[in-house]
Amino acid sequence: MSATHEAEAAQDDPACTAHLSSAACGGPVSHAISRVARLHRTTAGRLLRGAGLYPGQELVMMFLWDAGAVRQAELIKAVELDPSTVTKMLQRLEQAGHVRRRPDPRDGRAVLVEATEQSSGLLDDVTRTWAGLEEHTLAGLSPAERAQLMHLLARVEANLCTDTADCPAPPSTEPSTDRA
Amino acid sequence: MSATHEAEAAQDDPACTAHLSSAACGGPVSHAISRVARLHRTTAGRLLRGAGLYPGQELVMMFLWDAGAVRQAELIKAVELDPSTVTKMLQRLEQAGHVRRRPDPRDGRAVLVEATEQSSGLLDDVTRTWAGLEEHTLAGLSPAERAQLMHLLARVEANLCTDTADCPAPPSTEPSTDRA
DNA sequence: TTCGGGTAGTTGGCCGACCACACATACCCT
DNA sequence: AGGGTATGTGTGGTCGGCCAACTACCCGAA
Repeated sequence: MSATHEAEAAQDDPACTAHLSSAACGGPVSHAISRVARLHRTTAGRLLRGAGLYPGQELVMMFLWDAGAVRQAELIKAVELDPSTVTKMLQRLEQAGHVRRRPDPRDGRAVLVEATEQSSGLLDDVTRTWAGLEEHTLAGLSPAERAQLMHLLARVEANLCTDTADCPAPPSTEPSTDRA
Repeated sequence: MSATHEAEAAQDDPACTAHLSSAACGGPVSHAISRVARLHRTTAGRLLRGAGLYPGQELVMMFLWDAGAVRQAELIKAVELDPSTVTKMLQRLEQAGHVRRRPDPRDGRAVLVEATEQSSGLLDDVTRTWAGLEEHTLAGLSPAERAQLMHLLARVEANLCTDTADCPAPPSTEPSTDRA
């Protein structure tokens, strides 16, 4: 890393001039993460919309294209989503004809899921879209910077996976009747 | 291209090691971004829940605490959200007593929004929670690494703000576009 | 064999977020 | 004035995502 920290907080903001004043002062990285995440997701959604997919569904489809017929539990573990989220997403994907579901003959509880042949037509679109999204996201970054970003994100992810026991969780010292 | 299953070690998952097989190969940073974002948001939500706020609302409240009474349009521009999103969020925040709304006397269309006095009790909680979240997110990162991450995120954000005209948007040459 | 605990999925409810659309008001120009 | 455009908000609908609670099923021990 040649560029030493210039200690220049995100103030220039060329395109998206947003400065949440002093609010952003506490937790600038958290702010940046949420903003980048939203931009990234909406961008992906806009690109994927031409293919008939909603943001989030592409991850499921990618896994299914790659893994073939799998139990829903396996898919859930792979995408790390709530079971109910996956259930509803699969219901919509099934109705759209992108996915097929059938009971597992060897386990009365389980459900086997697989991508339909029709859906394989989307594989190319989705793959290209994701490649383009990745490139658009990382435009202007050198390979070293990309690796750096990847590495830092991995560390942050590891951090967020650990329990937040050490975090200051306000135990709602306010007994007043304020429920959202 | 069936499941190669070269590494079946997906059982342990010490921290968060999720590997979406070859699907993640195209766009590893995009994957990391979405995963980090989801983890970050759910963590924030869990921490904020004790304060009676849902994830996303804290940004609105922070801006209002800092800016006082503002027009809704100004708030919308600050948080960079869809107007309808802000409208509904404010309706819920108002019903929860965290926010007050009244028509702008100088503009029949506009609405002035401000945080209630009651809500100022949350200010400390939210501030501390965000500080803790930031620290938990960046735990183990040196100041230089934090600055690096901040800088890279800013560049990515700038990239995502530019139009995606140069992105391969599949115009769905397939007429089988059945929307879900 | 029975019974309890763990696993697999589903449903309902809620919220954030988007889009498309409709509505009211302000503004500007002829 | 009058009409067209721009702006500021609200509605309805759809999705992803979570939590809480529930059902159905498998399995291992008493």
